[in-house]
Amino acid sequence: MNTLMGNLAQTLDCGQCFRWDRLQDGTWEGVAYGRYLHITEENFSDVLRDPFWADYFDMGTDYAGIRAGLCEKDSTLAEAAHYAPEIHILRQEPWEALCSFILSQCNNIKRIKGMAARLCRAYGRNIGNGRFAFPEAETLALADEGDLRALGFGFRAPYVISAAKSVAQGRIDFKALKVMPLKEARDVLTGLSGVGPKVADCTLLYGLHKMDAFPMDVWMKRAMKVLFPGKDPSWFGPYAGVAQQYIFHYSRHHPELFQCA
DNA sequence: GTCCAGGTTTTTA
DNA sequence: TAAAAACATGGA
Repeated sequence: MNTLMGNLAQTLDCGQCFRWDRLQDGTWEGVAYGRYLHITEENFSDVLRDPFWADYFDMGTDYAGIRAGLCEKDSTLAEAAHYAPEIHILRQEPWEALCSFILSQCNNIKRIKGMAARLCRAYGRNIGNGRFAFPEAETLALADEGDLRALGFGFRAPYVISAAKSVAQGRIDFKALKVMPLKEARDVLTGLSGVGPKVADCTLLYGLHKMDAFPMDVWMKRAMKVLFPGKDPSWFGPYAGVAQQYIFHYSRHHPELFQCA
């Protein structure tokens, strides 16, 4: 489907975000930075003329160039990139990315989206028409663990509150993390309870747009073993994060590749 | 009922 | 150090 909406779907449906939904008519709606957006084939080009959304959808980055560079490295990587070539890495809110991926552990994407929706409804600012912003860290720092467990968060509840407190109190400073080298920033984030290397790398890639971050979840571990034996994330270079997203999306849609893994 | 889901922490050997 | 087990919940 080589349409604007088809291209957009690759970005919104590749597992990097949890606050966007495809409606029955194929249009998309979601909330970011407290702004609601409904995207249709008709309004899409206008949306991208809005500097705010153009930045959110990362329209200023040369993905064609990045993709070409990655495709030259390896034919398997080229095949993965070809499966969803129009994927962009969204510029999500750092706290939303950190919090969402804390929720993602030992969980599936559908349920993560439901949990994020309940969190926003319970603690986020009402932006009208039954829609809610992602809650501020300052708000969740004051939340009750039992209340979060009542939302179905399970063992993740204390992790969310603990991380929220660290952000609210400035012990985690996203502006500082943004300009740190990857490894250093990862070490800071993994100091949080409930944040290991995978959640840290998701935060760095999706929330702080560090393109060299390479989140290693179960799918990526399988993919590395089967599709890229002997290689490690640094082999993919400064845009490893984009490669990761191609491979993750491709792998999830080709589970038969890993039946013997 | 059993298994698994974009992990991490705690316990055990 | 490294491998299990525990951590909660809901859907298949």
